[in-house]
Amino acid sequence: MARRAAPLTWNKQDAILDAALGLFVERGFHGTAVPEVAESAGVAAGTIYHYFDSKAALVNALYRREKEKVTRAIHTSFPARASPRAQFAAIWREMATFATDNPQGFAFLELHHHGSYLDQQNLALDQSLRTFGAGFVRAAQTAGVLKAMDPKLMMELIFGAFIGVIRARWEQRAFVDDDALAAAEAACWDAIALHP
Amino acid sequence: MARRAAPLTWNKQDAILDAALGLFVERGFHGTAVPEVAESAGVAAGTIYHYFDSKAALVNALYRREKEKVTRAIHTSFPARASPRAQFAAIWREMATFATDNPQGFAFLELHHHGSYLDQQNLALDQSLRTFGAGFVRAAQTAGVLKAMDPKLMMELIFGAFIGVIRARWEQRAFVDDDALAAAEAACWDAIALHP
Amino acid sequence: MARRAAPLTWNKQDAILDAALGLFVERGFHGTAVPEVAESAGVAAGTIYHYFDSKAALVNALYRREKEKVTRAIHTSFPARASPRAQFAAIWREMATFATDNPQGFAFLELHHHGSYLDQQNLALDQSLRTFGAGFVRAAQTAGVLKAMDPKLMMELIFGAFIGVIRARWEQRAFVDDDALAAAEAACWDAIALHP
Amino acid sequence: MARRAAPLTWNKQDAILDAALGLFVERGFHGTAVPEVAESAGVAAGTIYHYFDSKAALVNALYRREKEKVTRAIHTSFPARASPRAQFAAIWREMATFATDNPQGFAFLELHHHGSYLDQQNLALDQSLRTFGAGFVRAAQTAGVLKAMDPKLMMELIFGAFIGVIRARWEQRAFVDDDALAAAEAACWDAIALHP
DNA sequence: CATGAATGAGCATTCATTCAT
DNA sequence: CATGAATGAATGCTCATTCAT
Repeated sequence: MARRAAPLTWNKQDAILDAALGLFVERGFHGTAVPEVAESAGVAAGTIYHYFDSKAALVNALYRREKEKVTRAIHTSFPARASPRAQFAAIWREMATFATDNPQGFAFLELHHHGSYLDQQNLALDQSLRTFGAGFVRAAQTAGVLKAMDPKLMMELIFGAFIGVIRARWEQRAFVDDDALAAAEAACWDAIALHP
Repeated sequence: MARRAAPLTWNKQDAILDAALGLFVERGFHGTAVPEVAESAGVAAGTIYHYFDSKAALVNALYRREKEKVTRAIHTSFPARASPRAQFAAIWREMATFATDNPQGFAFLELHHHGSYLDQQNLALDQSLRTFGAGFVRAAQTAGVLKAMDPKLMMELIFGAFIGVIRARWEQRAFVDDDALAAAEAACWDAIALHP
Repeated sequence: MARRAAPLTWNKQDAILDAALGLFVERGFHGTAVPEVAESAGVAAGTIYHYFDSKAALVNALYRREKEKVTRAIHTSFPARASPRAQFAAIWREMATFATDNPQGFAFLELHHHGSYLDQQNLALDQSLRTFGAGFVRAAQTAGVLKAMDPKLMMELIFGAFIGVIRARWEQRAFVDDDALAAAEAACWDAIALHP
Repeated sequence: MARRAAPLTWNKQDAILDAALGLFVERGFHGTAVPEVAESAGVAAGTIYHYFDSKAALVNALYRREKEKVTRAIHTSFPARASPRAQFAAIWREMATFATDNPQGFAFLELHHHGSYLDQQNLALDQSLRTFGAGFVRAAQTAGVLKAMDPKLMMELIFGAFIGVIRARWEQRAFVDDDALAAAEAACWDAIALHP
């Protein structure tokens, strides 16, 4: 009759992913041993292999989980009919919220090189977000509010600037509060906006 | 009796560093085995330990060598008496030259996370370049040509944008020639300049 | 309320043994994982441990089941009052029938080394069949129809020859039909018979 | 000037192969752990991987070494111009010598199933010896001294009988001295010879 | 009875490092 | 200086077995 209370809301798969997130951010994929992940997650080493086929499958599942969070946030809140300026602000805001609420997730996604072990699905996921960003740029250029520049490159430039800001905060090289983020956002808009 | 002619200008230490650079960029520090570096450098595994105390010492020596190249280039060519705009252009130009002439060096320095194994000297080296960048910003702000913003943050934002551009080129997500780099530079200036 | 009809004549224990037989023959005892047996038998891994105390107990139960089949067949059909030649033919026929009708069982019993994990009961079972064979040889020698030779050795020689023939068929190195088996039987009789 | 004495005649690769032979015979391939081989050989576990790419490569090297010993002995001493009877005796004698001088090698080669991990070269090696045996049978049949029977099958029958005899000795189920071996040889010849 | 998630010791293999030559 | 065989701790992963349901 009595059910165990603990596992009700607690999920072993998520516990493993959470533990992996912390360790991968701190030491990198190759620098983290599977038994370390297990210990940090409070499960046995073998248990990890009930949920993930391999260490590579684990890192891919983690990447997918985190990338989908940002992707969903950005797509969900994107104001399709608003002005480019407002759209830009919305994208920035969602990314900033993600990076603030989930600093480890952001660090994992953007501060590490995953080149060699990401699977096709994740590469496509990553690509789709970049395509979305470039699409926004292209539309805004067509609307005449952004400079002429390869949309992909413009997107990478702005995204790089955003990462730089968040990284400075993450590595405590700068104090970055909401005002600072707002100032950075304004600066980035100035970088790409057509000035009258 | 006859001495070998080859090692005249050729240096085993550099051969090891060059080999390590290629492998670390491709697979990361933890993903690269010392014997792999040895084989790629054309020396025996034990030889690496004549030149470097450990794998960590090797990666630090490499980081130092590459970071000093950029640092020296920027400091050497910095026009102390020119206008902030010209100084900005000079910094950008030196970084772009480095990234173009030595793409692996740039990728190694900026596209990887070295957090856990860099020594104090390298952390200081990294810091000094950032301090220089922030110093430029502060001076330019004092001169009234840049927006008000935490100089460190402004520097990180611009440097992040630069990395984003170079990374897009490195990962072949955008075609980035000299014109594109110039456009990116102009955009970055617009990001930080005070608009009248 | 309603009971399941399926298990009527179908027995989970036998399903496990059948699955184990196929896998042990194919990959050997140590090369086969218990969960593989479970999956192949269509039961859960834990279920195997309701029927068998351990993997070793499983392989012993299987060995016993198969060995008892041959033993029973040979004993049952042995014509105690017939001539040695007829008795020899009967033994050969029963073994051939077993090997033909149950090739996996024969391969399991005779083509694999079970040295390290067979229990006393199975060792005794194995021994008793050899003793029976040696007994037949001894009686036939007493009757003056077989050569003088250590009965145990003569039995092993003939049994080895039989295994060689069956193995050649199993591993498809020779085409062995009923005629070939009959020729082999005749040759084996010639090997041991006293020639006038 | 002074050389080390130990390694002069002592070879680590052979020490590993010798240790592996003993363990594989006793426990089988899958039942033997690589660290066990290392300990038995008196080397570190990693050392095994300097000499062999994998456990499978080790067992294949061992199989090759042992199989080549028998093959060479049989081919070398085969009296091409002698009578079939003398040739048969020669083959039997070489196999018996091998099995007596190197009982573990024989047990390894013939008493275990190597099906799943032998490489092409070893399969070919095995095949070539069987082909040689079948060739002898065919020639002797042509000479009119052997019964009509599929040569391959006849060879397998005799080889099986030989294995049975040696196995009985190995597992101490019979006392097999030179006289017993000679009697077994005679019996086997009777099995296949055409009786006038 | 039956399940299958969970365990953790054990396995094959790798790799940073040493050292006799 | 340079070598590369040798080491053995550590890694990613497997698997016999248990146990709560």
